[in-house]
Amino acid sequence: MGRPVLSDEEVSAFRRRATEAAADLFAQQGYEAFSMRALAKQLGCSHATPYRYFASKEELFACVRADGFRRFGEALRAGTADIEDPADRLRALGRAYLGFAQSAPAAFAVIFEMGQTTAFPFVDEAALGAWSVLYGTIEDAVEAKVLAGEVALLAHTSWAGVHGVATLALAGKLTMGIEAASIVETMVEGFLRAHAGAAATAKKKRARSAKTRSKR
Amino acid sequence: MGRPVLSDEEVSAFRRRATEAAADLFAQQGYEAFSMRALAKQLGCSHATPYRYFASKEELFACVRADGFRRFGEALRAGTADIEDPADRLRALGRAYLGFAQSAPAAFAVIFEMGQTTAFPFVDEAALGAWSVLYGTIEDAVEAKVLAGEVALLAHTSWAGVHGVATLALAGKLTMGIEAASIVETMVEGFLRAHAGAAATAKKKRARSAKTRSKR
DNA sequence: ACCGTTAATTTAACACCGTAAACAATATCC
DNA sequence: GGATATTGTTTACGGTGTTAAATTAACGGT
Repeated sequence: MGRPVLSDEEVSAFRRRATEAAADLFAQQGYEAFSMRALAKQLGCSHATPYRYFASKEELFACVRADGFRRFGEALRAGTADIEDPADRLRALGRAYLGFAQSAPAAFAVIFEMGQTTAFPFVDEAALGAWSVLYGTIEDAVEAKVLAGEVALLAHTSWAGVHGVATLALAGKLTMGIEAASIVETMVEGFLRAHAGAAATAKKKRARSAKTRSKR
Repeated sequence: MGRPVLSDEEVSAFRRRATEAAADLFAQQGYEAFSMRALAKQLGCSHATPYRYFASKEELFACVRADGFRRFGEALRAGTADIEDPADRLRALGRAYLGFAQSAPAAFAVIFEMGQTTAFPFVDEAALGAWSVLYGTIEDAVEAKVLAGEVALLAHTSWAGVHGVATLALAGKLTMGIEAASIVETMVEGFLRAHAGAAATAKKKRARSAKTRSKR
């Protein structure tokens, strides 16, 4: 009895539409300018309607972040698809990471906005999806002896490195005409060299001896 | 004739008092909760008074950031004072950088909040003061042949690296019980190894041959 | 001592915000 | 058709940043 309850599809459809519109508003007007009421206007509904679908602005925000993490993860996966050499995969991953931050700066900023504790598990879950790409790559590299060391530590280290470049670049803190891409390259190459495994050093030795041979 | 205009000292005194109070409020309540009116209450004046000394909340915010950068720079300088070995200085710098981020997370977050273009030159100027500490250290290291490479690129790379650790740690994104300090250590040591200069490799060789000697 | 003038501050007001509660509309079941 | 439950809108409240008007405070000249 009574008006029919919205189906799950209808609910999630609204939520999807709202999160996308919110993401757009974030991208255009920034975090400060964004408002629940502006979102309602964009959606063509009353300013109280979204509260039927989201508990608060914070929850909506969490959905936007989760969505961003999913897209981020996809971008990382897409950027490293069909690259089997672990070292090359890591290089591609660095480029994809920075590429996402630069081509979708608003999404990146929203995702990694610091200071606010999530309190929404599904955000962390979505973040894990992106994080696993890098972790898997490092894991493979260690297994293939391209890298040597503790996987978790190496993964965090490389992650933090490229993440730092992205955040500084987005914050406009890069000076002296240094390009973010150059930093990432320097960083990844340095990382590979510093933590090179047996396979990598062997490869290097082979290359060197070949060079020496050709010289003589 | 008429009431005397406030002296520069009086003006800057108010501004200083206001920025400090604002920083405190930021630290306690976070960016979202902070309000111009709360600041006025804290200062014991009407909520419109600050507008005689700051054009907008944004300008006040910029002052807080500039102040934070100055304190940040001081912390970096203090953390690396009287350390003459370039490699050790770099290690200490990494610790100081992370230490500041962890002991004053609000200040760090406010300082490096991304997304908002500064538009206030004095903020960038203050940032330069902090940045120059790291740049100088890298410069010295290259000059002492502890590191080899282009100074600007190396400086940006190491900066971005440790910065990434700090931001991820503050965002609570570190998983698997990995400590931020361990990442910084791994990162700095890797950096030193990857871009080691002639002096460093010579030192290493000496150490190795000494080891070999003692074994026999 | 009073006044005019000028600057500093407070008060009042505006437009906007997030959110909750009261309300109207609508579609189902008996 | 009437009762009812769920949707969306309207209304309302306390808060925000900011501006304009009103008020207060401090001086020089008379």
